[in-house]
Order: sequence, then structure tokens, then C-alpha cells
Amino acid sequence: MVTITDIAKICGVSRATVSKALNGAPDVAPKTVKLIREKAKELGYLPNATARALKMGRSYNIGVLFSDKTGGGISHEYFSQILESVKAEAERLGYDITFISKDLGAMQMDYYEHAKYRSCDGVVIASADFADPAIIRLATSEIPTVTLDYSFDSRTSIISDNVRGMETLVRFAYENGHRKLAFIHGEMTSVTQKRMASFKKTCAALGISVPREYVRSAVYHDPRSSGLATRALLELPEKPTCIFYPDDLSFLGGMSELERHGMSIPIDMSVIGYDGIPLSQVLRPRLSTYRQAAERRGQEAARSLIEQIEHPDTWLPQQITVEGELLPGDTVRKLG
Amino acid sequence: MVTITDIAKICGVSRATVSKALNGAPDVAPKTVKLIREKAKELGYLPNATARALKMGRSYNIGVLFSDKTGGGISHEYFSQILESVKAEAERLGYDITFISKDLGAMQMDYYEHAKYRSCDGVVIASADFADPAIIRLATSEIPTVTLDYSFDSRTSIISDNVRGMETLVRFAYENGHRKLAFIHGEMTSVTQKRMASFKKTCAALGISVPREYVRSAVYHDPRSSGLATRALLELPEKPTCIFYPDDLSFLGGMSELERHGMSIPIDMSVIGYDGIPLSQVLRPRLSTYRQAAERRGQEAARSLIEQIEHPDTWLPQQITVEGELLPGDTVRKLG
DNA sequence: TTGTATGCGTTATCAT
DNA sequence: ATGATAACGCATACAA
Repeated sequence: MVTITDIAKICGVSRATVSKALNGAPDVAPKTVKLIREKAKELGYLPNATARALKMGRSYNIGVLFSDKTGGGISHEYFSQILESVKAEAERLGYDITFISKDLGAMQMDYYEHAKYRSCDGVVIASADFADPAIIRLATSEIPTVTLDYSFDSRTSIISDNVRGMETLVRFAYENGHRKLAFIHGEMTSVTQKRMASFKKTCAALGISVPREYVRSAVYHDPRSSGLATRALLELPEKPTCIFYPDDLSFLGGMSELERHGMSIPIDMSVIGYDGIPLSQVLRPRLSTYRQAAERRGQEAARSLIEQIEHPDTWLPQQITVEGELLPGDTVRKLG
Repeated sequence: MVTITDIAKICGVSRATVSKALNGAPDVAPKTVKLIREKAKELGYLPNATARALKMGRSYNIGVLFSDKTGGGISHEYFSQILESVKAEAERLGYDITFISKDLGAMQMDYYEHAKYRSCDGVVIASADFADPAIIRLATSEIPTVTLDYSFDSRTSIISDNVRGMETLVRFAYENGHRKLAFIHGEMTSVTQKRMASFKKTCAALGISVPREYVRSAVYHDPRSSGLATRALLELPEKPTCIFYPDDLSFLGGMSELERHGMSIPIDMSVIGYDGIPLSQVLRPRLSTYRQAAERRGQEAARSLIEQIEHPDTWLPQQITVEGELLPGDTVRKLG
């Protein structure tokens, strides 16, 4: 391994000078800089991030936290899109990313400890159970953090406009003549609460009454449970004309169930998803859904986290709302 | 930050003793160990991976390389499954993972340099363009590596049984009475070559002749291009009875195209995918495909890489083949 | 403009 | 059984 010491010897200067020259310090003679840079390149010198981190107290490494428990593991398209955009933006700004988890090998540590252990400059918390004490510990620690879809006091968060999103979808169904709307929701997180409240509020504003039995619970990203909820809805004496699903993936469970009943979408039943993952627009008919801009959200998360890391003095916590958009698709039938 | 120096002071011993006690060295008095461990816990001491890495020359950190160019970005379900399983196995063995990419921030480095810069103990190379000089440099360097679906000389690789997989699928179609098989393939990688060769060889063995125009090219994980290929097949005077797609996701493009032509699967056309991602079995009808055990492959990759890192003396390069399995699904019609 | 000295937190060697 | 010391590679305050 080539170190600055090697370069110093060859160039006949001190290590300090090499370090300065390589880092663009102003107080080194131009020709010395040139010589050093040339030799460094020639020898294939590479800075050692580890040593640099130890010395500077900055690792240029940010943690990313995906707790799979919530059904938001990285293999779900929506979250992998977020991961990919966080990664891209972080790398653009010169940071690497490391996954933060519980229990690394034999040592048992919680999220906070893991992040400290790896000297992460900050952590993006995506898809986690925000009631978990371990998450709370991390999010309220001295480590800079950014959370997605949940706000901790005096912390920055990237919030999707769940209220507006759901309102948009309900109005879309309404404008297409639907008055019997069924709502299948995921686990009771704060996101779920917002969407459900917005659903009910918008319905009320439009003069639509939602019977108790039109609201069913399921699990996010789990087609099976949404399939069961769909079946229950189809067994009602008075069926809805449009079903809202917790997310696009969950809709697939409903799709199967509808086909099993010999029903065609949207002729016999209209459906609406949430998320707007690429898959939803590849299906035929295209799913009517609300697109949460995953890339923009991941990018914002990384950007604002690094902003906080690099300018802690001028930084202020904020809730950044990233707006989504309606993807009309073809699964909501126009009712006479 | 609590360091061993703090603990040493409080316990009235030297830093060396603390280090030994914490790492379970045999030459420390049991009661000293007890005292030190207690105080460490009390103070909330955490080892510093950075300092440890610098001193030991081992980072307990492995790189993961997904080059997006190949259309195998992490947001594709198959690759995110691999990522997730690599992560799980690495963590189980006490390693963190870091993404390796080109061009970190302002500094431009190639993959090899990035891995060195972060002191990775090894790298899992998944989904890359193996003709890329930068990949070759990394894979033939002194850094331990494991590749997926491509073998470098004297390196270990995790190979999926593409030959057997394709043979299985062709025979499956044959047994269901199909004799007119069309084949849509992805970009010409070594994997593609193997699958195509196996397709043709198996057809030949079964006495099936494959007209030139039944073989079309598309792009992996790109429904659109497979849709176009499908359209071309449907315009032939003599249509095939069964279409093979490059992968499950690509099939979705074909699905749309078939529906546009008013054709129903599998009544009017049989189709076969590849990969066996969860999505494929959520669709109705269930896709007939070949499941590559992504989790097992990711796990094997991590396991064998760490094996190599920790026991370089007894380690031997090997090609590990992970077998897949036929998922019969319901998209291949039984022909009279 | 350049060099010297020091320390970041840890582990390893060799005395004591 | 314990401790003093050096070293890993780097950046920086300060001296020259």
C-alpha cells in the first residue's frame, strides 16, 4: 500500500507537505504540488479513508436503516427505489453508505450503537417501526438523522403528502361517478392514520357515507391479506364500486381475487392503488394510483442529511414535503 | 465518546490491559476482566471500528457492487433479493456492507480504487458488465472477490445453472405438447449465451426446429422491448405457440401486447419467464418460470467471500452452482 | 514555503 | 498478570 510517507521519501519532502499538496492547501509551492501529484499518480497512491476518518472525526459515510419488520424490506420496489436514490445522491456528494442493523455478528448492539461503531456521520432512517425504542434512541441521539414519513421533534424528515394524495384519489373516484368506496388499509402506522383520516374526511366533504364494513384491514406489501379483504368485500350484499388498496403491490392480491370471481377490471370493479411503482404502469390495464416520487424523496433525504452534517451551524430541522401526482391509469371506470 | 483510555483511567489499569480484557485475551486476571467489563458497560463504551481497522488492517466491511448499466440495478426485485441476502449473511458473520461504485463525489476512482479507499476486506460483484476493464481490474486484483454468474480465473463464483434451467423449461413446454417455441433473449452476456445455447441444443435434441424469426432480441428487465419483440412474433404468418421471455419482469411487456391483440394467456398463447421472482407467483395466471434461488445465491456469495477473507491459507477458488427449480405456474397450455 | 511534532483509538510486542 | 511503547495513515497547529 502506497502511503503519503512513501511519496514524501521519493519527493524528498515531508509527509506534511505531501498531505497539504494532495489536499490543495494554499501554502505549498506550485511546482512542489505538481511534483507530488505526479508522483502520487505514478505510484498509484490512494487516500486511506479509515485513517482520514480517525484523524478528522468524519467518516464520509452515512448509514441507511431499513428495518424489515415493517414489511418495508429493501426487496420491495418502492423501498429499493428509495435506497437507490439515497445511494446516488450520497455518492454524488462524496459519501458512501452503509447499512445499519441490529446485532452485527456476535456483538449485540442496537441501531445507535451500530452507527457509532461505524462512525457514521449521519443516518437516513427509512421504513422503520418508529415506536421501537431502538429507533427512538437513534433518532433522538446526537447523530444527525433524517427520517422518512415520520417526524421526531427537532429533526428533519421527508414527508409525503399522504393527506393530499388520498384526497386526490378520492376526488378522482368521485369525479368518475363512484359513490360506494371501499378502503383497505395497512397496519396502523402514522402514515396509515393520515391516509385513512383523509379518506374519511374527503368522503364526508363530498357527501359520501362510508359503511363500516367497507373499511378493511390488511398488511402493506402483502397481496395475500389484501386478497382476503377483497373477498370479504365481494361477499357483501351491497358491493362497493371502487376499492382502494394500501399500495400497488397489495392490489395484485385483489386482482387475483377479482379474477377468481370472474370479475373484470374496471368493467365490474374499479380499483385504486398507492405508490405508483413502475410495475403499476406496466400492468394492463394500467393501475390508477398516486405516485410518491421515491427518487426525489431519497435524494432529498441524502441531500438534507449531508447539509446537516456539513453545516451544523446554519442548519435548521425541517419537514420537507415531497408532492406526488395522480397516475390516472385505466382501472377506474367512468360510471354513467 | 468513551474510549479504552477512559476505562483505563477509571479502573486504574493501562490501556493495554483494557484492550486485552475486552477482547478476551487469556493473560488477564479474571477479577480484572470483570471490573473492566462492568465499567465498560456502565460507561457505554463502544469499540471504534475505524481505529480497529486502521490498526489491524481488517475492516470487517465488505463491498457490494451493482453496476446499474446492465439493467440490474438494485431496484429490480431479483437483485434486491440478492442484496438483501448478502447483507443478512454478512451481518450474521459480523461484517457490514458498503456499496462500491465509480466516481465518489469529486474524486474519480474506479471500482478497485473505491474498494481500497474504504479498506474493504472483499467485494461481492453482482450484476456487472464483466467486459468492463474496471470490473476486470477489481476481479483480478489482490482483493478477495466473489462474482455472480461469471467466472474469472482462480476466483470463486456463484453460478446459476442456466443450462439446466433452460433445458428444464424447454422440456416442460415440449411435454405440454408445444413444438413452436419462440425465444426472446436479453443482451448478449455470457448468461444469455448459455441460455440460448441450451435452448437450441435442447430443441435439437427433441427434434424441434427453431425458425430464425422465432428468436428475437430484447433487453433484460425491460418490459417495453420484450413487448416489441412479442408484437413482431404475433405478426408472423405462422405464430409460435409458446414464447420464452428473458425474465419474469420482461414478460409483463409481452402480457400487455398479447392483451392488446385480444389474446388470452394461456388459451391463445403460452408464455414462460425466468427468475421466479415473488411477483411472478402473485400474478394470475401464475407465470410458468424457473426460479433462481436468489436468497441462497446471495448467502453463498457472502459466506464464501468471508471464508476466503478469514482463511486465505486453506481457501481454494471454486465455482459454486446453485440449482433452481421449475415453477410450473399456469401460463403453459396443455396442447391436445 | 516547508518541516516537526502530535494525536485520533486501537492492538501487538516485549518488558517488567 | 500488567504496563510501557510503538505503530497503523493521516491532518494540522505551530515552528523554522
